[in-house]
Amino acid sequence: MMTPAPSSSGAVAKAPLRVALVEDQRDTRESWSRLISSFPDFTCVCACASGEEAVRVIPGAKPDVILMDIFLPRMSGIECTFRLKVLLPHTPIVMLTAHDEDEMVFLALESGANGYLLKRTKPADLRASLLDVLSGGAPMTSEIARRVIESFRKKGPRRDESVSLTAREEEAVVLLTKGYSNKEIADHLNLSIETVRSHLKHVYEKLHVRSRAEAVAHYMSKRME
Amino acid sequence: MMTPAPSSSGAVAKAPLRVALVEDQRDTRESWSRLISSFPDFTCVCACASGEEAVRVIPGAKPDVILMDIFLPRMSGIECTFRLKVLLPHTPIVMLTAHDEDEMVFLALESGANGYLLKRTKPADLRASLLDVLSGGAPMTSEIARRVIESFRKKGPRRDESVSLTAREEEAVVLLTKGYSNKEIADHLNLSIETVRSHLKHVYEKLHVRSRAEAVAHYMSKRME
DNA sequence: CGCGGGCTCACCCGGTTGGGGGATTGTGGG
DNA sequence: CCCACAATCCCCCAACCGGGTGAGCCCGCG
Repeated sequence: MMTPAPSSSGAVAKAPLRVALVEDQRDTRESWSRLISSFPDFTCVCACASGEEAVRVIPGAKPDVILMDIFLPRMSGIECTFRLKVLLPHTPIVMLTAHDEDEMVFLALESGANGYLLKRTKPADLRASLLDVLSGGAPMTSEIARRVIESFRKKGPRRDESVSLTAREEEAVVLLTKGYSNKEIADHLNLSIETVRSHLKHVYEKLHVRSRAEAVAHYMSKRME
Repeated sequence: MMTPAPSSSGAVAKAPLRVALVEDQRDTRESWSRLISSFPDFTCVCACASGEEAVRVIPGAKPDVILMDIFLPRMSGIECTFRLKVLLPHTPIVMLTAHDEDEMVFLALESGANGYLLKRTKPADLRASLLDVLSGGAPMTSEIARRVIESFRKKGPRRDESVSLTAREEEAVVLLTKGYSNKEIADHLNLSIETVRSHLKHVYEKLHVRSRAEAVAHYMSKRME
């Protein structure tokens, strides 16, 4: 599992594998760069200090794989990943992060990252992960794999007690999802604000939420599967 | 990566880890059962020939982990996984499959499987995977990891050129779509409430909205088309 | 005919939110 | 070297929101 197949095509040993690095902190950048080049079959062809620089120079460097710090000033690693994926759709990008900060993981994966590692990854593991991603794998920590897998469980919650809203409640929610305030909803439905509030209170109860934003999120995510 | 941490809590060596097996073909079932019990610290406490039997006897066997063949007659491994997850929510289930084709992978993950391995997995890797899943990981083959990761890319094909949120702003919005309050967002991102408010004010400006509900609606509708 | 449920409205209250001001630090571009 | 701007934090204040409680009206169903 995740043990990268020992490079199925044996003819790769010729040229070293070209790695590009994006990391804003100089010390870290240089030490990673040195580490990568210290692997016998790897070379760090490019070490960028910002997302802007990365988008500018990495396409010309034609790396085989890109290591990307997730937290960059201005253009985030997420945004940078997305832009690089447009320019180099077939070049795998592995995200690096200090902590596996929750939401970032999924944003990164959605932006096209092929792997997700912690900065404290041991050199041998880093090398294995680079080989893994180059052979079409998706290196990630156990913890992140678990969370990724867990996100699927939530995605398939059929057998839910399909909540049935009444006509008025549904109308109110639909207007909620348009961002209307209680007063605006009241006007649109020719109701008193208090009536709208009453309907929404019932909606909150039925959907098990406590705010309009949560209700909107809940309702919209159910309307799309 | 996927290399299961060597059992962080050292005190586990006492009792052998209890494995339950669900596999309809007798030869395969018996050989897997023998294989598992041959590991020094594992014992196969239960080998079921069908999903029905599994649902009936596995809860009583109280295994630490369940190995589930995905293709079973009548009740599929998917259905069986779902039912067992109801009865034993905290017992990890690892799916086994001959080929990693089709949608079965995703159905299995949605039904609550914690890992997904090929039957041709080498004994040492199987053992490592069992330890991985027991320590909270999610063992899977490189190929499956790649497909799982890829499924995320398709999920997020947004990008409205016109509006570009900064990294922090984007994080804040993502948490908004989970229905979090300013205070909860602040806690999750380790920021002051005032900072969150500041970020959100900028988001509102950029998205031309005036409330969190409207921002959620705007943001979510952009990422579904 | 009574009873529940949907729809309509009202009031109170404490907490949250949005919009308006700032201030400070650090960064990169010009 | 200066400016712009992201990011962090602070204060004020009016408005809004959510939760609780209650109360009429009308309809269908037993």
